Amino acid sequence: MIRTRFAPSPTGYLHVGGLRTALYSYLLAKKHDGQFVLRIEDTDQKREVEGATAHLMEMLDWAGITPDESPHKGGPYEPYIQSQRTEIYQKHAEELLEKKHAYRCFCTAERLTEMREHQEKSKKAPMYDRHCLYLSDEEIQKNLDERKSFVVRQKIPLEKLVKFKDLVRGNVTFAAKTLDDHVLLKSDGFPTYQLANVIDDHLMEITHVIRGEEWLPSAPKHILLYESFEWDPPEFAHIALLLNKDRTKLSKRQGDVSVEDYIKKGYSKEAIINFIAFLGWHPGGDSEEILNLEELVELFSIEKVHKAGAIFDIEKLDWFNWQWSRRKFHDGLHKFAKKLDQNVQIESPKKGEFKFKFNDPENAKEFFEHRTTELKTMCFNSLADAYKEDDDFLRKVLLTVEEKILKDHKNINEYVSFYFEDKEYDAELLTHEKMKVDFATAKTALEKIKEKFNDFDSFEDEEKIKEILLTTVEELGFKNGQVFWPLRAALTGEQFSPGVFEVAWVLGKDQSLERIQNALDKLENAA
RNA sequence: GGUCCCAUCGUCUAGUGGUUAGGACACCAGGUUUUCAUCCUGGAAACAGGGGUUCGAUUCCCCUUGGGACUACCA
Repeated sequence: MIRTRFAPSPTGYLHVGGLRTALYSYLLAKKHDGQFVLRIEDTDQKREVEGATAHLMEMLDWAGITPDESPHKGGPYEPYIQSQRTEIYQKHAEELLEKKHAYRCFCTAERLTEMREHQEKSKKAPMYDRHCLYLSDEEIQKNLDERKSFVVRQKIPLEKLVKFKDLVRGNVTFAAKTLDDHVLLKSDGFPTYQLANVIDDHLMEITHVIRGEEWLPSAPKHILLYESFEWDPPEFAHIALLLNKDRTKLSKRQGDVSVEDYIKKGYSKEAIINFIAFLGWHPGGDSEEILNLEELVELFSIEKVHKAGAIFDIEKLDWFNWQWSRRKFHDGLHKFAKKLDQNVQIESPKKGEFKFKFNDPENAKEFFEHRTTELKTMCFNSLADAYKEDDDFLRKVLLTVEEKILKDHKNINEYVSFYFEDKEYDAELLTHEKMKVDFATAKTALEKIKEKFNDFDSFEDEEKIKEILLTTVEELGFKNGQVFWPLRAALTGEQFSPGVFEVAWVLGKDQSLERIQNALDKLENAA
């Protein structure tokens, strides 16, 4: 049975690198029908942030990697919060003391810093000089009687060579003599990570420890501790760090690092999980790259995790996000359409574009409502208040910018504003050199369209609008662009916009004619 | 400084003792679409360097270089 754990300290936010570590741990456990445990490492009371633990669990829930055992949920190895386990650590520290694998150190902070400065000056590795290891029993007792504060330090067996096999790094060897006699139990009675993590992983029967590479240098100390307790160590997998663009450890200074930041920016959990999973892992071969959590569980293997660190490239995240938003939206539409009508016709003229054709106009109407409601909820927060009013009009508007909403709803306002206000523009906009539209052709085309539109009453049917405009092209003997360009420009007043037919469909007869007239006036003045 | 880890296009990566070193993102060009976007097609772009081992190394070994992490009574 595989048991993995995620053991963050409650610093107030969940780092994306932490989420990745949690994800890999979750994936490994679930791949083998094992358990994934959340344990809170809050042994440093100075760094404790209120509400952080709840936030951590909320984030994991959000991502869908819910632990099987946690402070919130409980479990057979309670408690899952280290600050509530202090007696356990103290008891074990006592055991280490008895077995002479650890010793009390009464050194003051001043002596320690002085020692370190001295070592650094003489270019030696800063390490504890074992001053207190050589204290006699009498001296120790005297210090104890005087109630001098002390810490418990690990006594490293200097002569040893610590070897272990890391699941992603292979064989790793450390000479014990390069290891510091690290503090195990602090003078406030709390354990350090070094002690607590070993005891808890053993007691909680964790089989696989997946953690960041930053722990690799202290891994041999942990191995030694397992030996001191005469416990079997778990399997270790030290995964590479997530990096900034400059290849340093992903940090706050160079962008957002907390999962919450990305949620706020509108990234979906599917996108984040998908993106993060592929940062330092790949199923191999020509695998599909858009994968959901279940598929990741299926494909995951710890051996395929990379040794090298990966840069957290936001542009790729954007791409994953857009792929997922499109996929989720279309999946939803398909389901809804099928529910309305088993025999709905679905056309996909090109990748990522779908037309749903219903026999019953009532169904079509309901589908339109549904589709636009989805779009509305997606971009409603980015939409300026002034644009939210007219409901049916708004729905049509949103439908014409569906792709934009799926891809980047943040900037939807600038793309949609022309529907709600008459844009200021120069007459030149109505012309187009490449399409051979000059003032004269623009004028001819617009006048003809105006004439046609005056007698045209099927603005609710986009197809009919297209028809009538194509006829116009034909009658004029123009090229498509010579009619469509000036019309589009006249209707939108913008360089870039949705297509003419849909814009005319949204604007309707009166608005369209008004804007065409406007354009004609502009041409008059320009001439 | 010491210890340890790492090294394929700009980025994420596939891959093998013999390959035209593959894909994706980004980029560029062409095409479709009335415009932008989308979409389609194409392009540029990598095995850090030097030694070995070998008939043959991007692949295995060593060194160099470069990068990173750790070096607290933080985790």
